[in-house]
Amino acid sequence: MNNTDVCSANIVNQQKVDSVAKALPAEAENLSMANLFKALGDPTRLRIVQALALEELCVCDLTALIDVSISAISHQLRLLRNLHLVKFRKAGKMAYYSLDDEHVTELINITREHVTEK
Amino acid sequence: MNNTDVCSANIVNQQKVDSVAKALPAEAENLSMANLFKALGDPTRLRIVQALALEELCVCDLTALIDVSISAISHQLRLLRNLHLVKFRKAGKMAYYSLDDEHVTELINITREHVTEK
DNA sequence: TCTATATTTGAGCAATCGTTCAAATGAGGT
DNA sequence: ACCTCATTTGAACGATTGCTCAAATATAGA
Repeated sequence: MNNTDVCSANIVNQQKVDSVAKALPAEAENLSMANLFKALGDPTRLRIVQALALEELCVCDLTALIDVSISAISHQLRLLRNLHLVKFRKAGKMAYYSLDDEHVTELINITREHVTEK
Repeated sequence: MNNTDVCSANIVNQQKVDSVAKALPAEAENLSMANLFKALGDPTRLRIVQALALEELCVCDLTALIDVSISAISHQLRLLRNLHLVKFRKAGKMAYYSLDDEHVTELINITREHVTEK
């Protein structure tokens, strides 16, 4: 779609738009940020990340903690691994997962405050 | 799906699981948090919120700032309005939108640092 | 080697998402 | 009343998502 012929140029506040455009992150940065938010934007994944922020846990433990199939948990863990939010170590048959990114803890804590106080 | 018959009980670390379960937010809270993250988890919406965090802007201004159709912007604005992240005032034909939630600014700033430093 | 258990993987499916298009609404100007 | 412009809305679409099921790996123990 083309926007150039919409909203007569004199109506848009060009100066404001320019200054905002300069302050906004570039396309790639915007996308990275959105992807991080998106990763936390699913109840199952959010719960996994919060749990792993507290303790190193195996897939089995996570399944006991979140009411969804083992397979579903495993799929989501792979996704979180690919985003480097989560890491794991193998010990025998088990896979122990833990948080690989301390920043998200801060993010989650702020959001929790934000949601509860409203 | 039923998980009770998976992962023999003695393998799961019941004590860890219990303590984590106690610390995790309740279902409803978890869902609210995920919904907030989800709202910011789309490039278009994230850009809108960031722009409005800087300036009050009309739909037209936003369209100039984000390369997507006016209609798409409007749809996303409605969604953000429903989540009370954004508010607007009408002035003649125009609708001026602005941020309705200062907390998200903090959230976004932290995420931006997080993404750029990595 | 055979069996049991923990986890991973891929295919498939219904549901949700983000967008576009076309039409509707609403306010101003003539 | 009519036309124009900014915005909203609803239907429709292709794409993505999150899940389940069934099968595949991988490791430990008998």
